[in-house]
Amino acid sequence: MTEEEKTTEKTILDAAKKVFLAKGYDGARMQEIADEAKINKSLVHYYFRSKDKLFDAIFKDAFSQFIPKVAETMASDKDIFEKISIFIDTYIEMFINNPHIPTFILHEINRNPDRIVGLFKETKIDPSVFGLTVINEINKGTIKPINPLHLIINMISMCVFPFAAKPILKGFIFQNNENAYLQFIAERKKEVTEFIIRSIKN
Amino acid sequence: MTEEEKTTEKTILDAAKKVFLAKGYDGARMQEIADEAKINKSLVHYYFRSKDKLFDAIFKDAFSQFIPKVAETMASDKDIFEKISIFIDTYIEMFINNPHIPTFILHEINRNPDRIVGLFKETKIDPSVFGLTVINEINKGTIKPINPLHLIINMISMCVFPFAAKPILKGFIFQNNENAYLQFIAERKKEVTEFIIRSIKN
DNA sequence: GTCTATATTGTGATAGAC
DNA sequence: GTCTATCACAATATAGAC
Repeated sequence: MTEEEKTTEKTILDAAKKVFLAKGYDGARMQEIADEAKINKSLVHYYFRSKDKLFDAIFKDAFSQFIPKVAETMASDKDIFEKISIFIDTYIEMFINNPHIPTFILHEINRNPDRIVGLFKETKIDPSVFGLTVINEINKGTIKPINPLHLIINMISMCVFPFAAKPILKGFIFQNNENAYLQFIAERKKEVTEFIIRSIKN
Repeated sequence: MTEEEKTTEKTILDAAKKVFLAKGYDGARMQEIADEAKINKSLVHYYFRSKDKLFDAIFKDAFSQFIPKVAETMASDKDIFEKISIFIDTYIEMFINNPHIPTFILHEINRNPDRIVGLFKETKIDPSVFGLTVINEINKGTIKPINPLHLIINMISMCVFPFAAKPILKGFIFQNNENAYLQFIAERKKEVTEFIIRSIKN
């Protein structure tokens, strides 16, 4: 596959990603995906058989991005505060580049919670890695005693929510000024990191 | 209207709320709402004309709950830390009783961001109330300097996210144990409040 | 592989009897 | 106000020519 010529399959996947992430499964239309890919609607079925199968491909890809890969960061020899800073930065930066992922995943995972079971096996995430690192730091006395699960959920919450609630922030607070909203998001890398570290540092 | 006999209109509204909040506008079916209300499908149209109008009624009601009423709490003569504690408690408690509101609002507001404009006038929320209270406390020296907007977004993030991400938490972390999840949520009232206060207290 | 035409079913909405 | 029957159209999916 040359760089200049995308395969039809990839063209469809890109179009489907755009439509599904913006509208969700129920709101997406096969016709709109075909239009977006500038191909015939039948071709979408030819390549993926059904809306369900096409959606599955998109969902799995998006979900893997939503669940943060803490393992690599946590395994490094940097100190805990730098690890947290890197985690927040990379997570927020990823959402800046994929702003629809939060709402998409949160909605679809609620629409069909059973899907989670199947994703267990595929995502090679070990939830205990972060917890053990935190407990280790507590024992060393670098950070205050805290439940690691609440800590990681706090971190993810503060990264994800401003993207999921973008229309409210942009409309209510920033009078529909996109740049003001983006500025606010950019600030959060530093703000959230400092907010967390102030809370846990000994 | 007696207590024992709900009007048909209210019966429909209750059924519509249940279905819309669980499935969203695109996923909801007029037939399912009628079934849920145990009435004929035509009656739903008779009372509300269209799916859109029925949805609007449900959405406005849910949205007003999602936007926290900070004004009353902030205007009281309690100290800032108690105000924050009350805010977190009431917000989380409200979501315990209405667990579908976060995903519902976040999804629908992204599906149709223009709606926000119309809601501006109806919600009598003054975003500056909280900000002024925070700045006042900073000047008094009770809390550290912090951007009030980032602070309130942090607070709301940590309240909302665990509900929006319930299937992930329940499935990934708590092996589908509903009680373990609810226990975790209950803990958060205290955990989140302490997490915030540790970060800002002087 | 790609197109046109069409089958099939689902869904919001209305007409009209009672 | 409440029901049955039905319309009109939208949407997924497939058949079959090229």
